[in-house]
Amino acid sequence: MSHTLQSVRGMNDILPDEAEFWELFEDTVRTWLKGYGYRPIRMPIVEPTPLFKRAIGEVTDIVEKEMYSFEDSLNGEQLTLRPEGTAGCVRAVIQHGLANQIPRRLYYIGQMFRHERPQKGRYRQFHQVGVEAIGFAGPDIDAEMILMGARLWDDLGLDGIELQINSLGQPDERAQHRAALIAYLEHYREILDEDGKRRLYTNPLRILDTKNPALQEMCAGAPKLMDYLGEASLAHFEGVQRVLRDAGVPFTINPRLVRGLDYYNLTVFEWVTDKLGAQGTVCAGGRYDGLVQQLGGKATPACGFAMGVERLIALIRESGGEPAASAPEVYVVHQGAAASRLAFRVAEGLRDDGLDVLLHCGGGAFKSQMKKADASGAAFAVIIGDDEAATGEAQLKSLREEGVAQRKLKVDDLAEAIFDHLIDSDDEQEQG
RNA sequence: GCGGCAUUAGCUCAGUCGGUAGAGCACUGGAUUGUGAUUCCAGGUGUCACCGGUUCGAUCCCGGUAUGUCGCCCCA
Repeated sequence: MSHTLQSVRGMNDILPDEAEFWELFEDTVRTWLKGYGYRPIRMPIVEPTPLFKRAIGEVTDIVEKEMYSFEDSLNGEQLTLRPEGTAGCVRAVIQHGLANQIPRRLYYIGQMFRHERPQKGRYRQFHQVGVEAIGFAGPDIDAEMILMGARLWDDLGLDGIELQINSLGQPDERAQHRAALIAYLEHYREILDEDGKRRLYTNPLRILDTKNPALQEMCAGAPKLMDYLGEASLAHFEGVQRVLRDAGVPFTINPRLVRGLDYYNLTVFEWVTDKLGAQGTVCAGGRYDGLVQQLGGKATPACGFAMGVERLIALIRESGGEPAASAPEVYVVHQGAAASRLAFRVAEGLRDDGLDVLLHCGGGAFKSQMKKADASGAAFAVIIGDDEAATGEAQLKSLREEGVAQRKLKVDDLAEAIFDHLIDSDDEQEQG
């Protein structure tokens, strides 16, 4: 195998066995989204670089070191492969005035790009299902979005995905807390480890997440964001929790849950599993009331979340999920010039009747054609040689049933005979 | 971006204390005329990831690179 041409690091081919599994997953997801009134939207994969800088935040890891940014050599535009979907979605909503229209519950499924070091569950090209609700201010939509997650895990047959929620409050509340927290941490500057010193002014909340036992006591006494939330913020958070309790969805409040993107406020949440190693978050989101205005639209509250498709698929696999084998119903075997012409007619005719048909192409002995028919997983082989071609007939052979004799039928009678067999075997399965 | 471990056939993996390599599955052809999944026989199964160094000689030892993987950082 030549190694001069291979896929870019962290960007993977999804081969047919896997891709069929993805399609099943996407079918489930689309059905689920439709059940909540969400409508699809498809944005470009490339957006102007400033969009992401403004939406995500200049000092975030994503913008500082993970974006695939480049200059369009033809016109000098600064462009970026989207590292997440919300910014582009909000841009599209503003550009087309969707906030004033009915479809304000939107979803998309597609590739995202982040230049990180790849490992299991983290890739440079990965896929997200993004769900956005534009123009909703109350805690009801936040709660509904969380409930949606619980239902999807059920639809996918997953369990053990735990819900964590938190409230970031409003930007001014968060800023006050941040200032108090930094002031508090500065008193302990000497005992901070290297990580802590580095994060003191970039991401002080993360310091409280440290696994260093020497810092635990200091962390316990740090100012808590919840104490800085105003009445309205607390009421919003309580509103979300009330719906969750009414619906019987268990959750834990994680005061250290912060999102990596600057645009979040109030409710944030994550669905987490311990079965995927270091990449345990399969779904995360929150409220972003300021983003629409920040990107040039009129002030519009909004809320959304994204799921990592690779991670969820891995989790389904971990739970024993296997794709259903994809097989045609009929494989058409033929040999000889006249038989080949009839075979095309037969195959197209059976497809007219709604059957999935694999027509053998490429010639070869009957024997090898039969091997391929078997390997295809087809329930029936239709066999056409010169004898059959001469009389407008074909042999119908069951490949999956024992003791069923091969029959010679007029080609026009094939479909009916096949359907009879398929119905019979369905009945047997139901009775069994 | 940092550290640990790994890379042998299309796939899953053996192996050589340094003397240019194996198994199973899959694949191809054959076992009297035109019939699969069971059997039998024959056969590609490969720069032993790539580049360089040590050596008479490297798939094996050493260095670098690439890719994967685990953890850190961060995130879906």
